[in-house]
Amino acid sequence: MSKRDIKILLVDDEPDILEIVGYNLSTEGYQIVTATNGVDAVKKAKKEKPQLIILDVMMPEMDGIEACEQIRNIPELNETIITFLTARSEDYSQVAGFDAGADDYITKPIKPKVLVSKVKALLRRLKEDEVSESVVKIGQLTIDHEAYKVLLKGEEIVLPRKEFELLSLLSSKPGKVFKRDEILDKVWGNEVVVGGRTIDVHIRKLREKIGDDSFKTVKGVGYKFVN
Amino acid sequence: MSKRDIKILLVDDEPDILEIVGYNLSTEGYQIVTATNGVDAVKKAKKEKPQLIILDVMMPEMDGIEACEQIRNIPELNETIITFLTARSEDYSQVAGFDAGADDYITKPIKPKVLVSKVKALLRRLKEDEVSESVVKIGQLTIDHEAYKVLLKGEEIVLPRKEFELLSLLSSKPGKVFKRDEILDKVWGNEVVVGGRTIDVHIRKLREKIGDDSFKTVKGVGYKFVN
DNA sequence: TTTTTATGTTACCTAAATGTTATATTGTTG
DNA sequence: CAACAATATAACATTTAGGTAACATAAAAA
Repeated sequence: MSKRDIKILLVDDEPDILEIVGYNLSTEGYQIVTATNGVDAVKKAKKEKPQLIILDVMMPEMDGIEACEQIRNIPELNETIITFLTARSEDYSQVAGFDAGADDYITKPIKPKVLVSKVKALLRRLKEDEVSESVVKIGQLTIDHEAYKVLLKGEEIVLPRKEFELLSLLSSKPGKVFKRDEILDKVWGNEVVVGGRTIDVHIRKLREKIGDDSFKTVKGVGYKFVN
Repeated sequence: MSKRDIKILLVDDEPDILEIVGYNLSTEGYQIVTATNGVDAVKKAKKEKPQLIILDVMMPEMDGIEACEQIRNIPELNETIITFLTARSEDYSQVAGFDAGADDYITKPIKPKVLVSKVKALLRRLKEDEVSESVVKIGQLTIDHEAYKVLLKGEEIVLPRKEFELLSLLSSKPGKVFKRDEILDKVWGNEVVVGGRTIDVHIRKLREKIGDDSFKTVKGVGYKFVN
């Protein structure tokens, strides 16, 4: 899962906070959804299914704690990480927060850099659960996602990042044809616009290193990895 | 060890519980074995050698506590994690349970999300034990994570704290690429914000002292410790 | 077949990532 | 509170991944 597939729900009654936090996180490439009160938060959480919810404790309508409890009772959201926003003084809320099912808390005043790195750390946890299988073998190829390393017939091949990611994508479903759009989306990301020959060039490099026959072109569609 | 290789023995006399818990854990990718009483539990534990046993306290034939004690007396199973299932009221069983050799307990009513994350946490502990030898030898290097000491070709090298921690982190999983974010998080802590060249400088110092080839840069990703 | 379109190939350029050194800042210890 | 070590930063150098242009070729359509 890439950053741009990650949705973060931001809940605070102060528009300023929403703005500044939202801005910082969206420049990092995350999708941001906002809500200004607990009721709205629960509704948006249900609808948007964010991977992470940043929840202010003090809010009108329904406070963060209660919102958290309600969200925790939505089965589809049991993978969602919830973190509280709390003024440093009101530390009781930390305790209450954890009871309500929160995973972490962030204290105000918010320092953008701290916030961003905390968010990254939390989401990394999510990712680690996901990628349980880090070494994949396909025929004579061994792809070690943890070591960013590829073995071909036992010999190590070093691949630059994009090449590795491309190989990783294609080999994740051997035989499946990945459309050019799909490749661009998953390897380069939606926001990035690259020229029309970029994929080809990378495919070529992989063919050079791994072998021509492993990568099949499906004209008008895309590429597939074959065994 | 991948999730699929992990076997969990589920023991409860109520089929409903077995069903719901079993379902939730098997969708997570674990192998599930069940038993409906203590006698059967001990038998199955011996045969299947599960990594984790979830054991109801109240059961016919032989209660959970006794089953736990018997299982704890099986030498091959001393690595096995045992956790109790207990109604919130009967908290005496927690104490008795720990006496009997349990590692944790889960209270009824069971919330699938809580259960799953608890199970993950318990198994993570197992995994960490697997990896975290406190003295790691890699080639001519010996790193004693507990004594804070490094030997290179038998000679002791003194490393300042950050350098040691960085080395310690990288060498905890030789071959694994640690992302810059991850390094910052684990060595500096995600509250601290340091400049963009800090990691590099520390890596450089380690390279000076330990040898260039031990630390490999994976551009765009991070660093790894290799042999 | 001719034409069109998609892909292959090569060499080259540049921005981003990392390396390096010197210097500033912080912390510790006697 | 010196004096020293540890750590961070700043400024500059170096490297290389990765993108692009320009042209070649092959497959599909007409």
